[in-house]
Amino acid sequence: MRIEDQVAILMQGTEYGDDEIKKVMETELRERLIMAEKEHRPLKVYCGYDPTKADLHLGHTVTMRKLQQFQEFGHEVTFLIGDYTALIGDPSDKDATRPVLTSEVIKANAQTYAEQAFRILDPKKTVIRYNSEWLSKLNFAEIIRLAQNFTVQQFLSREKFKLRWERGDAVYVHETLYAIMQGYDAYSLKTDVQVGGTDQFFNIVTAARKVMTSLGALPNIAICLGILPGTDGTEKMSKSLGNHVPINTTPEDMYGKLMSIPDQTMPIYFKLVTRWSPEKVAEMEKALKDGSLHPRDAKMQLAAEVTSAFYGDEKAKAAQQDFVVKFQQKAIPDEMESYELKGSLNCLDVLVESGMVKSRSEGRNLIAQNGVRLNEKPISEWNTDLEAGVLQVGKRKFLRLVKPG
RNA sequence: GGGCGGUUACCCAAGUGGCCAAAGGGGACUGACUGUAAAUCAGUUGGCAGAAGCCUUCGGAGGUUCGAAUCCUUCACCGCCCA
Repeated sequence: MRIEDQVAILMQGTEYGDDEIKKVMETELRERLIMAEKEHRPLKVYCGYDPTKADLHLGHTVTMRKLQQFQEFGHEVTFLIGDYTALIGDPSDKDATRPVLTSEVIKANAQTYAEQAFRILDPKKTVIRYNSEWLSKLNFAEIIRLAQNFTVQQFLSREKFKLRWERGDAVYVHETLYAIMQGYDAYSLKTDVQVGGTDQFFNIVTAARKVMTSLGALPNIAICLGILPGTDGTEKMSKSLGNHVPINTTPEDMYGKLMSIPDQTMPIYFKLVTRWSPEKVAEMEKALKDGSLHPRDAKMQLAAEVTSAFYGDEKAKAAQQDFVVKFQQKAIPDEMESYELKGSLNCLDVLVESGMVKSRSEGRNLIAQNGVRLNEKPISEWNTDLEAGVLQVGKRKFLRLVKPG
């Protein structure tokens, strides 16, 4: 592929908070690609991952998608597991000090992390490294020499540290070492390009480039990707906020969760989590803007694309079909839990017994609000006797009622 | 070590002796509308009963009082200020 086209694809979804820096990075990337081509070598690209969690969600895959693009262009990708840095915890995205993990937990997490990553990355083309390989070998004098490249002010001007400083919260000395360690990673891997989120800007640009230059290496180029918002469209995707799209789930669930993102959030998803080309993305955005494409249909394309990327076309199609039937045609799903009608339990009893509601009061409220239906007909009295059929509670809870047999 | 302030339901937050199961906001849930989007409107959001009523809850324990989220004692945790 032509270098110019590669640049366009590789820069897609990047954010530097400043157009000037973006231009500089783009230029450097172009030059580095040209240089590599002349030298008949691939670019060395890496992204580091903190093995502090085991369950990945879509947000984690943004950088992997980018690495995969590099792989496609024949570059050499290293999936770096920050087992040594996890001893510190990256302070970048936190305004509080992180807990330190035990090495057993880190190892276990690293394992599942890599497994999930290979749904996107080509395992044959991916090198997995652990940064304890080189970081554990540094001696104190070497660390001091690395630290000499930085001033305390540089760290204090970082927003997260600054905030904590101003509030009088603790900023530990070891936390400043995180960026230096990451810089040493880049140096050790002889990296051409480092991929990360915008929250990694300081670590990649300020720290890594400085460390590399000071050690006589060519500084790496930063590919800083935008942060993926969660299904609420505003907050950064995270499990604790409950706005995440997990990777380990069903195609139907993934498709459905993607359909629930706000319209305005679609463009950033186009750029960060699809395999679409910059042209395709531009086309979609334009069509949405001039109204020639219904937002719902755009979202269906998006959901199908992302689901397909993880589960393949066939399962994505099935998930879409399922979605259309269940939600657009409001049909009753095929599969649901069964509940055996026994004795003289009335509607409210069944709701509570089956666990469809947490308390009798909640059940009463739902019934009063027409939120409980038997075979699509709302039940108006809590003491109604139920017959066999499908009981629907609210929008998406179903229970198949069967006669005792 | 000293002084002051705080701890209320999922979250934020009002309430400073009875009218408090506890304002308001957010979130969540239900219904209408719809594209499982947004916006909007209406309702629900401790439990039991559903008419009234009863029970449990306002950091923990104890006390004062006919009556406490509210007053007192004590313990725990958090914050601010002075050493």
